[in-house]
Parts: sequence; structure tokens; C-alpha cells
Amino acid sequence: MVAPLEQPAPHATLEQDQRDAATATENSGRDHGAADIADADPGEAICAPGSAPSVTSRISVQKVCSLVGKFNKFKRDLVEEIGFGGMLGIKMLAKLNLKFSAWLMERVDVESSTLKIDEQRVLQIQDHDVQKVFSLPCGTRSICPDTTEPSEACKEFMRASAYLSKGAHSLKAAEAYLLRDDINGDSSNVQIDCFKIAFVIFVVGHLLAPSTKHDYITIDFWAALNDISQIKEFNWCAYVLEHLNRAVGKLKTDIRNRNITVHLVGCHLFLQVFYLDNLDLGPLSKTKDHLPRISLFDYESVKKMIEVITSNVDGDTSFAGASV
DNA sequence: GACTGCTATACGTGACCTGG
DNA sequence: CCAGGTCACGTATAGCAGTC
Repeated sequence: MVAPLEQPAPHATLEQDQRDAATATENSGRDHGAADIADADPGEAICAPGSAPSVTSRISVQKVCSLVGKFNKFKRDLVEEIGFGGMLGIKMLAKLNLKFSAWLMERVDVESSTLKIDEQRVLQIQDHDVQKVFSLPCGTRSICPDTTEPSEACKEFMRASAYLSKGAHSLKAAEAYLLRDDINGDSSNVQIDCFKIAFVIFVVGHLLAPSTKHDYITIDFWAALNDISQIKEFNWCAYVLEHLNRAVGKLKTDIRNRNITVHLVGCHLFLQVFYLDNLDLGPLSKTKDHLPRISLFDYESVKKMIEVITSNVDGDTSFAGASV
């Protein structure tokens, strides 16, 4: 579970932090030492747009789209079999608005599992919402890091990934396995299972629960992969939310610590789609009867939607400009 | 108004550093 | 050795001014 978090002080928003950090940059160049941070006056409204701290993310929708685009029908069917078919419909999002993601994450209350835009606009976030967005399996079994004796497929995947790269936690190894030409109707059951394992590792690492490292993840879901036929029985939606909650905690800590760079981990893309999908944006709003929701959100429409809700007052960027 | 070119900014990602 | 973090660079995009 995620430890309860203190709410950041009113001034300690990303925007405020960006302005403060910008001023620190002007004062001391790129060499931000502890002194700069200590000297910053948290109550002083400093506004120096244009040199904000960088926000980074390891989510790569492009990677997922590009890989899935190379799948033939056989491979796509394998993905459908494990209940991850929603990943096949994701549109190419060349870029994500990371400021928007950070803004949303700042407004997530982990304890109450809500997205709180303001006092009037509060959205409850549940496993079911993740399922709506990605059509992920939302089974009754929870995913925990406990591992039993690894299955033959798990052992084989570890062997293959160790040969291809540095280990099973390498996303490159998973990608390489997924692109193998010899995965077809003649493949053994173990190879098929390895493909499914690789796919889960790949999408979790690149999209559903990315870490700060771009090419590795911590595989804390081996237990859910041990019996491939049982993958659908696990609650992958809760897993995504749990990592997102941790990411929210990390973001708030980074903001409190006035880090120069804010690294977004977790599936902040879910927050973007979830929030935009709950807004009344008139003709820009998506039809309500289509699942998974992510497949409705292409780059252009996301960009337009964000444009519509964005406002800028005194250097503070807000994305709250629409009714829920 | 449409087009073009320049510049600034944002994002993606590889390399590297540091601490456990 | 590995995870987390930082830095740097390439590329895409946005914004703006100048020209037609």
C-alpha cells in the first residue's frame, strides 16, 4: 500500500515550483545546489516563465503502437487471449503533454482515490475506470510480488531474455521476443506462453507502470504470469492504479523537494484519458458507448481537447477549463 | 490570407553517475 | 549489479516575423 501523503503546501504547486526553479536558474545557472533550494522563499511569488524545470516521463505510447503495428493476426490473437486486447487499439500518440499529466497527478488524492480538480469537481477513480480506458483484465485475484516456483514458460523466458539482453526485466529483451518471426501456429506451447509473458512485461514497462528507468522495470507481477491461462483472473487495473498512486506520491515529494527535474512514472496517460473523457467538451467529447476508451483518443483530438481546457493566468497554467 | 523560414520549446531517449 | 536520477542531444512542433 501507498503510505498516506501530506498535501503539499498551497504554494508548492508544479507551476509555482517551475517559477521558483526558473529564478534559481537565473541566479546560479544550471548548477542547482542545496543552497538554492534552501534560499528559495516559498511564500514569494516569483514569475520567470521560459526556464521551467523539465518534466520527463518514460511512458512511450509510440513504442507500444509501433510494436503492435508489426503484429500479424496470430500474434494479435495471442494478445486477445490474455485479455490485453485493448492494447491493440491504442492510437499513436507521438507526444504526451507532460505538464497536463503532472497537473492531473498533483490533484490526485491517494487516500480517497479521487481526482480533485476543485471543491465542486471531484472524480472518483476506481479499478473499473482503468478497465474502461484500457480494457485490461479486472479479475478477483490481486497481483502481489510473491513468487512461487516459476513455471517452465517463465524459466524459458528468463533464459531467452538473458541470452538476448541483460535479463527478463529488460524491456528490450521483451521487445526482441515479441518481434521473433518464429512465433506462429507451429510454435510450442512454451514459446506461445513466453510471447504472452513478453507482451505483458512490454506494455507494463512502456505504458501501464513505467519506472524512471527507460529500458528496465521491476517485475513485481511474476505471480500473475506463472500460469498464463490465469492471467485474466488477476486484477491488472488495480495494479495500474497502485503504481499510479505511488507515482503521485513521488511527484508530490519531488515538488516538495523542489527537484529540478520532475520524473513522471506510473500510467499518467490513464489520468489524461480518464479526465478528458469525463469532461463536457461539446463536439470534442467522445461517444460514450465505445470501449476501450483509449482507442478513441488520437493525438490530434487529445491536443485539441487540452487546448480547449487550458488557461494561463499570471504564468499559472490550468487545465480546469471545462465542466465535469 | 497563405506561405516560408527562423527560433524557441517540448518530448523521447541514450549515456552516464550515484548510492544501496 | 541495479534502480533511480541527471544530463545532453536529436527531432518534432509551435510561435512568430517577413514576404508575397
